[in-house]
Amino acid sequence: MSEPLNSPSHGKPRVRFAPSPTGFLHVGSARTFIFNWLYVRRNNGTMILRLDDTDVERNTDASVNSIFEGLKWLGLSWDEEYKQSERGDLHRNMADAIFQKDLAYRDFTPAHTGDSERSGAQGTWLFNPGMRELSREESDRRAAAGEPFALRFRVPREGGQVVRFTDAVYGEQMKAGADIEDFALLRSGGMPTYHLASCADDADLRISHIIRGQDHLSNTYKHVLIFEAAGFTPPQFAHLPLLVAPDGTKLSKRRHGPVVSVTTYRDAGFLPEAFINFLCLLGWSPKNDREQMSRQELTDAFSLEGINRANAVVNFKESATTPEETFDPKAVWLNAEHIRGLAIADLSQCLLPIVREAGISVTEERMLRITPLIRERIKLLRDVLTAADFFFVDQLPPYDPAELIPQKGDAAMALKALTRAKEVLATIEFKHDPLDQSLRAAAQELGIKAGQMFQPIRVAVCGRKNAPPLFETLEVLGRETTLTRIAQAIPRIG
RNA sequence: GUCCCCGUCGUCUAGCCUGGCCUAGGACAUCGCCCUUUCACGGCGGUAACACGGGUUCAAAUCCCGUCGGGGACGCCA
Repeated sequence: MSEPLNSPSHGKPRVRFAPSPTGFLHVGSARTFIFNWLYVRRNNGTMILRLDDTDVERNTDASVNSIFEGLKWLGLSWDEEYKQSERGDLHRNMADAIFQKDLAYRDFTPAHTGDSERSGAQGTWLFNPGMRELSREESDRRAAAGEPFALRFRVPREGGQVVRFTDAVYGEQMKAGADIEDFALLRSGGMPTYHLASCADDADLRISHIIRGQDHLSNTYKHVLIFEAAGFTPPQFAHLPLLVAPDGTKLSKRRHGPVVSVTTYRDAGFLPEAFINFLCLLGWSPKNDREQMSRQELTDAFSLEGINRANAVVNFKESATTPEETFDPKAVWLNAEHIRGLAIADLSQCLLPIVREAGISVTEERMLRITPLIRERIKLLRDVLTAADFFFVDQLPPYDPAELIPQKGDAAMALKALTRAKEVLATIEFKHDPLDQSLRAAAQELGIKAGQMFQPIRVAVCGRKNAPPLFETLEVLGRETTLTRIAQAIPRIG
């Protein structure tokens, strides 16, 4: 198991998404998954989901569920799945191999030495003094005596040694060993640390490309050291620019609230396709001015070369009151674009559960008729509730009767229009063309403009001025409801 | 503090590697006009950026140096 079996240049890529289940699925993590996914689907590789759950204290099942739930919503699949906590032996074996080569040493310094002591240090922070030089004999003796120790990597520092690697996004990277601390491989209880476990698994799973957030860029030197110490060729690295909040700092739930959780987008009515599209455009560009893209188009266009180096701002507003103002305007726009691109039947299917969960009973057939009237008018799926509200109620909620009065008109005109409309609509066929013709004719007879005829009717049946086109609306509403609402509106004028 | 990364319109970005086609392109947002029975969609147009300072060069957003600004990492967290 010590041959370098992961040669990036040959075969299909194997990539992994390795979240630590300590919270909900974060938009930054989702984006990382998506980039990995795109890369691997583009290159016919294997996507691996690995739960990096070595931090027993902070892991929760709820978090694991949140991750699954989020990925399921996004419709992103993976081919293999592992749990890091079940692979402890593998990790310890690697630690042992490194220790046997004397590339790691035991550190008997008690844990939690006190941060105060450490912070002001000038150079000694690199390792706990004395431990690195401990003779093997003494080290063995103390270990045999049962004294607890952590295992630390012996970072090569002599002769100005440097660690280097090539990042697919950030290019050639190098750092002096003198600037890398002797990081821990094993904790005093024998538990592997993240760095060790991660590298051991990446090697064992034959990961060819590690695509992850840029916050790991400086950790990569340590990882390269581990891979090499254990006799493996490091995989290819590609670090993604970070997603930051409008204040410029890394997105965090602590500071930025629910807008960093994927489920927030789902619940607000984002389409998975649109959300993925949005995330892809943060830190990556197809470089041809295309923006609205399907999953397939993204897959076809994706390449590591298109990834930027500068952090990208997710332009949300915490103080906003409505969902539309809360999210990045571009995300909302993209969502509206994707909604408009959906076939009526498909959009209708997306809308149905939202309407029903709101306690409204509506048939599939009726939803199918309502959908085309609101498709161009909603930006988030949940907008259906406000955009089509008047279709869903028997009794219209109260509205300002002044709305019934048309532009450049008065109460008398409104009354005239509605009264005449009631007569006309009592007999006319409820189809777009007849409706259009007869109502226009009626307006002419009354000597008013078509718009002055339509507005009172629109308000009477919709309860507000801004609504979908009138004739289509009436068609769906039907004669009975229309007449009832007009009859109710007439006495309110005045 | 140490190390690393980054810096084009308010935001996402193209252009930078392979200087001239850049009086810097697109998109969102915003403003205005048009279409129109309202809203929306759509169409047209406007405002708006190469962080700063030095070089190199006939020529720099593009190359070099410095400054400033922002971010990240420095845990027996991941």
